[in-house]
Amino acid sequence: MNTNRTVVSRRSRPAKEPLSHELIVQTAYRLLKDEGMSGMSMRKVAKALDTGPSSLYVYVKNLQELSAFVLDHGMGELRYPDGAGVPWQERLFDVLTAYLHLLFEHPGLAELALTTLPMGEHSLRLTETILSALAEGGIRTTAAAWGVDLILFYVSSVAFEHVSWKKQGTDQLASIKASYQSADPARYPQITALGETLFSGDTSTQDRFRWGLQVILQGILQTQNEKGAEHHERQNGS
Amino acid sequence: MNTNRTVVSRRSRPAKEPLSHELIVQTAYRLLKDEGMSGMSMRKVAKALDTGPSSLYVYVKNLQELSAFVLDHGMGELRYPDGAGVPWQERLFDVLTAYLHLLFEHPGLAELALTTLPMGEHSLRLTETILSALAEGGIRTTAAAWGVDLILFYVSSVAFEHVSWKKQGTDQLASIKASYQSADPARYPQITALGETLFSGDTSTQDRFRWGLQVILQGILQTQNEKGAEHHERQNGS
DNA sequence: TCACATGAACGAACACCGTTCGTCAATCTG
DNA sequence: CAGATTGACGAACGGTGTTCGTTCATGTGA
Repeated sequence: MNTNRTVVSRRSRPAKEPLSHELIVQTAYRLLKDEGMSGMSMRKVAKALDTGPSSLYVYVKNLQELSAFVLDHGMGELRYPDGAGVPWQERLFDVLTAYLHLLFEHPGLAELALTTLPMGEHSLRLTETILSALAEGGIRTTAAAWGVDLILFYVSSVAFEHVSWKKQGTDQLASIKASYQSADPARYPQITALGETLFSGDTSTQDRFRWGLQVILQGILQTQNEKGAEHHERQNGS
Repeated sequence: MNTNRTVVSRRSRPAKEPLSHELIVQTAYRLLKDEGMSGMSMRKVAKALDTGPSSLYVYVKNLQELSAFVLDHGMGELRYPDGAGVPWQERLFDVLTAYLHLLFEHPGLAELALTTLPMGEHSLRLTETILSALAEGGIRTTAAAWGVDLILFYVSSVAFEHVSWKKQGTDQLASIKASYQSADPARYPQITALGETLFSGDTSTQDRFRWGLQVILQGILQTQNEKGAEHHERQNGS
């Protein structure tokens, strides 16, 4: 029963597709969506493809690289809003909101986005879209390059914080909250004064996201102008 | 040889301190510093303390909680610059630069900072320091609460990106670079136009860090004023 | 003084993980 | 038709976090 084991296996699953880069990435993405980040292990992907883990290493260098491809694959699900006739800031906000929602829908993707730089054309498209909006706003060269990085990191971090709070669900979070709220008012007056406000992030995610984006965009515009005027950025009082 | 095993063990290591929360955190932090994030596993910490992994669970709920304590412990090494007579923006920049350098020195800490919210008094102190600088700049309430979050996340992300690029050293990075630089100019004109500029982050870390901070601060000030105007309650003392 | 209760310490095990190695079999090449 | 190539894969290595049941030293009450 061992000599023709492979043949039997093939016979029992004749429709089994041959392994490929695409198939592996798709399967990994499905697992990531269904079971979160811990569902996307080499072994589980292999099992889902009815093979052993070592088979994957022909098409993918390691887990990190697979993650990069999966992240990009996920970005392929992003539906770009119609930006015709929309001012650049609004357009940027719309596409980033769509991206944020995508990360919200698939928490595993949010975790990935924070620690992995995607590999593939879909991430290129998102970058290009952001850059072109920035360019329309007069933001170019270094400011644009650093800006797109800052913006993408911002979206990822908001998404990650969101799903992270959901996941460890009032577990760790409660004790951290407690330690902030029972802080010695003498030593930590500012923290004490803020009180609940420090944790208002989860309740008003929408407002907060918009605020952060506004901050970054306004900041880039402002800082860019300063740089154009003079090179030393330290501003003395008078 | 089994009946008095413990006694013998105690005799051979008479100076062995009893386990405690503090001792565990200190040991974990030392391992994190010496061997990076993968050096701080429950098993390795236990081995360093000459015990088994299960012993740690008396003082620490799980690895995530230990990480939160270790991160805070590391923040205790932050040396706060003397801020007397220094304008608030400069003061903020100085303390955040010190924090960034701390994260640079201990790459494991940077990895932790991105995915873990610290538990302990040292993180309280840093938050308080930032909040008080912001307050001096007229940034309060919601803007301050969201701002401190944004700022800390920014520092962590810069540090993480820095150590992350160092670690996977031109491995994945090279192919990502290549895919950006060989992007179809017709479809991705902005990316093509930027060229090398997109990857200028690692060479000019200092400038970039300062730029990002400037962006965030200017952005908060600007955005706050807008909101203040809407709500008819301007309170900036200019 | 002595029995008991408490809880820290711990060994072993469970169910995983990423990755490597050697081998088999099918396909393509000459 | 022989040989080289290469996808596929089983097995194993050396880890991982966490749980469970037990031992044993210590402090407490009788």
